[in-house]
Amino acid sequence: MSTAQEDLTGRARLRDAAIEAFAAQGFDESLRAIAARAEVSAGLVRHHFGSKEALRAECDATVLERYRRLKEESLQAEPKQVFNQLPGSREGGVLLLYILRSAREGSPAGRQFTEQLIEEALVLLDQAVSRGLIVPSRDEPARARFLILQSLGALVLYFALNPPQDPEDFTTVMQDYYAHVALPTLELFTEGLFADPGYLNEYLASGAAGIPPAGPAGDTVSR
Amino acid sequence: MSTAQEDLTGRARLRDAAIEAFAAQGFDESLRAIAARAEVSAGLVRHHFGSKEALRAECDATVLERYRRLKEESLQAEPKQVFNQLPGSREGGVLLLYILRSAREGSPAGRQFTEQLIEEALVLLDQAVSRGLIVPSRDEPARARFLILQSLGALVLYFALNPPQDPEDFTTVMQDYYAHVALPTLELFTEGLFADPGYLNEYLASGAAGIPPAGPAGDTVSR
DNA sequence: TAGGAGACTACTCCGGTGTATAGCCATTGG
DNA sequence: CCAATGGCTATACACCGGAGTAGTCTCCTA
Repeated sequence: MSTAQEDLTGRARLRDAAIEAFAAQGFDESLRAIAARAEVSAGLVRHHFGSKEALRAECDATVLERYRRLKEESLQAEPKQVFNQLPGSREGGVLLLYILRSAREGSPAGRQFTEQLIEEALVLLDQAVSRGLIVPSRDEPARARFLILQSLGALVLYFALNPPQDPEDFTTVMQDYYAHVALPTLELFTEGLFADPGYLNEYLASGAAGIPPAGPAGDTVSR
Repeated sequence: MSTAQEDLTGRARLRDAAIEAFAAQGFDESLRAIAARAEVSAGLVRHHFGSKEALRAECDATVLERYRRLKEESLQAEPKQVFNQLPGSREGGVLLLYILRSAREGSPAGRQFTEQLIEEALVLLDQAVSRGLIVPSRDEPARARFLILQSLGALVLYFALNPPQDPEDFTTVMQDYYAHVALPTLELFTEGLFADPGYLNEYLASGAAGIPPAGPAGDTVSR
């Protein structure tokens, strides 16, 4: 990772400090606090970035790009596995926290990230279906969207309700999370929930299924 | 609802205005903005509540209590159905928004609300299992926790990513949400996802299932 | 009818925030 | 050697937030 060499230019140090501060403390962290974390003066933010908003934008882009890189490095790309090993390194943990916070705030970065996850999930699901590992759906894109919304949402909520007291040990929270959801997830995915297909058949018979929800199909989460 | 009579005492008007303001604009809404919404002076907040924090606490309690009342009024108490009809009235919509925001922030109110939902879900699931409607789980409390975390988390995330442009039409967003998730939910619940039980069996054989996650069992979401 | 309590407002105060300006200092290129 | 560019700091500014103070008005009561 890039923090290996410790003496970066002030601009890079500010950017990295901002990412860490945003991840640990939220996006309301003050410029002065960020500058202090980077051990530079507050005015330098303006000098290099012009405004806090611009700094935030650069952080967003950097995080997204680093996440992409980390994901490609670990070649097995199933989202859950990525998330699972993401917080293994310190950088990965910061990235994860930053991303979850972005999603939680509904920022453009969060939206973009979610969209990306959904696309990847759709590809993976299609592959798994064609290999016979996963049962087909009547609406594959809707299922991909749904599954990401559920799993990402659960993670976001879990982190909101159980914030790591020490902003460093996201790893612990992450492990707790998986320890909690592993069994129910596997049960639900292999055995379902309903004992009989009545509800689904009712819904299908009602005709609501034929109507694609609304809006131009394919965007992140409707709207 | 209590806003039926329009001339309430300043205290009550402030409380209700704060609830609406928090729901629509977030908990960072300023005291002055809240006072303006209630058409009173800002100082009155201090006079009646002492501090913004205390006002917030009273709003939390009021919302929780009103939600409870609304839920009991509509006797069919399955969580999803409650959520579905909650935004039917204006008050219900405000309440829902307030609650989702609380959960998203991880505030005590959000935590309490989530906990409450999990307990209710556990009861309902147990009933449904004993009536043969739902397949049993190897760990019912974990499943209840998991299902609420997933569904509530998805809703929170959906609202974060698709905020209603007009803070009033949560109804539209809500309908969009259900239109999107209805089919995938029913499919997943009746047909599952995995074509064969290999993953689950692997997990069970690994022995991880026997170890209840961690910490004193039964709290909201671990920890 | 006088007194007092409480609802309510206008105004002040203080701290924190993002933004802006002016200048220092080192490195560099002519 | 010297000027100029750019990284960087110190300081100031304008603004807005919650909190605090003093005083007015109104209504109830003794």
